[in-house]
Amino acid sequence: MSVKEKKRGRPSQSQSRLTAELIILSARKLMLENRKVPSIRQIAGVLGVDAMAIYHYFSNKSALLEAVTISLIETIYEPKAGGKWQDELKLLCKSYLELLGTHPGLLEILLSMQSFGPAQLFNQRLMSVLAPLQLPQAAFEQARNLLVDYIHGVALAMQCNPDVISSDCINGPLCLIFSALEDRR
Amino acid sequence: MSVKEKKRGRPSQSQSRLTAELIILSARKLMLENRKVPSIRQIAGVLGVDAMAIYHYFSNKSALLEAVTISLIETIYEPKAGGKWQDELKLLCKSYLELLGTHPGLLEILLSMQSFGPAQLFNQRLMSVLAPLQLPQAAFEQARNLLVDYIHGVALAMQCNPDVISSDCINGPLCLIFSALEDRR
DNA sequence: AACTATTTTTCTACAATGTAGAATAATAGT
DNA sequence: ACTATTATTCTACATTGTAGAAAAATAGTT
Repeated sequence: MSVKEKKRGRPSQSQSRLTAELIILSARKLMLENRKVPSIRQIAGVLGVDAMAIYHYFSNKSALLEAVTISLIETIYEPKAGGKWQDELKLLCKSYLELLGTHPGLLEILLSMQSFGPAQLFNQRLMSVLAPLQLPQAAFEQARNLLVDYIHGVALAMQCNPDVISSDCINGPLCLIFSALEDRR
Repeated sequence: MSVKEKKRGRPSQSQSRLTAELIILSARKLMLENRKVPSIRQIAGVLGVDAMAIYHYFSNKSALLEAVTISLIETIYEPKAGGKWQDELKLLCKSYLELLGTHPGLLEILLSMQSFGPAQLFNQRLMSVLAPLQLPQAAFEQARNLLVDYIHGVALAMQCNPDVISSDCINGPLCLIFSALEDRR
């Protein structure tokens, strides 16, 4: 049962090279499968390397998780220009919610990040969806804050109670927001 | 510098007795001061006992934190019967939000609890506030879900970015909800 | 070709955490 | 006086993030 200890030091180039992208992908996969933020050792495990190898590509765990977050947030729904704003908004929100709900821990990382990049992405897509409504700036911001924080709240509830809450639970409250939005138009 | 190692075994009754309530209070204090969920060893430290002594009163850390949560949640604002519903609602929400915002980790514990007791408490107070509106059941539930999850979202943002977000940030979105509520009356 | 510097990796080690299990001492019950 | 129960400390273990050093392959320089 020799577990084949790896040789120390830089491997010869024949071996499949470790990259930041590979690490991010493994972390994403583990996060989704295990429904929690993976440990560095777990990530290293599936990559077949020592845990400390990860630290050559990321200065610490937090940096790795931020990269994972950026990678994940780019997968949310990209609104189409043609559709009804209500439909597009619902699709966008559900996609965001499902991403957060299926990746427990992601939300906390996202909210703790200094870089506003990832948070901005949802904001931009929301703006493009709500553009046809031509809301005044203040009304848009109110609605955005309400929407974003509401979704975050639901996502947190989903990850604390997996299998109990479905992403459909936002339908009702979303309608409430819709009607409030139409009033302010 | 004798650090005065404690004698092993049950202490004689003269010593100030450890109780579940004392443990809960110490945990609350640490949670508030350090802005995070304390470790068992920290709690035991301020109580001057060994970490394992805690386990005589709580079967595990989770049970202790649930007790802390129940204790904390009872401190939220109790609505007065006389006031305007908008004012009372705002006070209730802010009180809840500030509790969650100043006790990072509390929200996750609350949402993970099987016992619905603590979550119900806010629900009840909300019902008493909104009673004068005589909303249909479905509309009340929509509004409650929106409100609760929105507050949770804001609370999470507050604990991830301490000192950046104030509890006043809910004013705008709250007004949005108010107007939606009045429409459904 | 020979040296040196750099890059990429593993190894060892440490502190912090939750908590199981055993030892121990005070008290309560008989 | 003996036994059982209760309240406590002690020791130990697995898991975590990660610092620091050693090692091996590669790249750069003369």
